[in-house]
Amino acid sequence: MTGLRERQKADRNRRILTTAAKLFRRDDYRHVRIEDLAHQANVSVGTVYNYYATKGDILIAIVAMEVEEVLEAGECLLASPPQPALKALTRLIDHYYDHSLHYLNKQMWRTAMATSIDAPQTPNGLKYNLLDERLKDQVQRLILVLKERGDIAADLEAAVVGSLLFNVLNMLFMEFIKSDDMELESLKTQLHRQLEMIAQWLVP
Amino acid sequence: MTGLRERQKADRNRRILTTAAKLFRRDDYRHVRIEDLAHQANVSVGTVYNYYATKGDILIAIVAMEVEEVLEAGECLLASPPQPALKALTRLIDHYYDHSLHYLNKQMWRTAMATSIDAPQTPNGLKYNLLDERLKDQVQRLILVLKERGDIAADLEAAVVGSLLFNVLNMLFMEFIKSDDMELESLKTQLHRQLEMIAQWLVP
DNA sequence: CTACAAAAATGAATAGGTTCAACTTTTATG
DNA sequence: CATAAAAGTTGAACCTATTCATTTTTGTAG
Repeated sequence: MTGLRERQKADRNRRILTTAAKLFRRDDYRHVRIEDLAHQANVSVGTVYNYYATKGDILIAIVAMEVEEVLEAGECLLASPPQPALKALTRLIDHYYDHSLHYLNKQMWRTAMATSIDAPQTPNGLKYNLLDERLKDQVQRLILVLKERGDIAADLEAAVVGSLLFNVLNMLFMEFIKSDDMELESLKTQLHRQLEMIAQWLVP
Repeated sequence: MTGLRERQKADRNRRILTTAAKLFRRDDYRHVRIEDLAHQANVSVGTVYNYYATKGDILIAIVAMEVEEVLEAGECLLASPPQPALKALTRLIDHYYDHSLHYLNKQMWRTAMATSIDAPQTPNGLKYNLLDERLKDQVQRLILVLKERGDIAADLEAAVVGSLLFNVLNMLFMEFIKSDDMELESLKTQLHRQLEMIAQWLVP
């Protein structure tokens, strides 16, 4: 099933994506023109649009790769989370945050978030929202593991607690991304404040 | 200080805003052209841009009016919140939600949120984010009142609890706005689930 | 190898948000 | 009332994302 056509297609897609990742990070996303991107990726403008529905859709595809990585690292932590509960939660979410600016910058995150809100039906918009779901699911599953191990109260619904936690971490991250000045450290301080309070409620 | 110039300016601004509100709500925001808006408001395209930095900025100005109204209603509730704490919180936030689709539709909210994330520096982008702050502040002050009245535990920091609550209500609202299918009732059900859990933690 | 159909690439044309140099109106001044 | 500066308006031109009719490439059957 590796015909010439399929190989070329995969290669073109790869070229578009890596070129976009490079340009979006180096220059301001808004100033990268599809024409330049196409040229540097050795394809035509029309071809870019054969692979991605909109400019924002390209960006979201890049963000999606980043989130996939973070999810994978999260699974490792889930396999044997540290004690106590507060430490486990802090470890997981801190890692989400620390990793967030590895390949992307704040401007890219801003536009990606904006696009996923404004055009949630575009192919990669859907994909992004699915990833969000998977992040929430991961938090919920961590809560479940902690509960089964007795690190948090048995009478709590893991799904509700997890979804609350996810809302908190997501909103904090959005504030961080929105503000040019806010540092990663400040974001984590905010998180820890809220986590400490929540942890007090959670422990048996 | 009510020179002709100032009166004309105020009138032009009003015409732009009311025309935009009408068109954005009637047609899909994305399909409203500045040219048509300008024409219907009896000004030129250039004038629209003398009053608003971008198309999104016009929309945000409209959303801002809506939020102002909700804030005002919130103040009334703050003056004498019902008992118990769960009821007071539910009342406040339910009202936020109920009012949200009064003048706006989901598409308008989507684009407004997207714009406020992507262009937080535009004049009305700043304004919008300030309004968000004021909403958060209102929730925090309600917590404070409830705490002083003994409806919630005295050892809780109102600012942290309030900011957590605000994060939750904001994220739920975003999910609601993003999804075309989700009904207002479903949003409120979700909220109540989370509020009930939080209230259990809060009561002394 | 040739012919044909399907798939994909192409780039010129389109569309609509945004800018800005030229023009009008308002206000302040003598 | 005349005049000039200040403030504001105007719309044609610009820029760039997106579309789509046309051309090219690839896979397949005879």
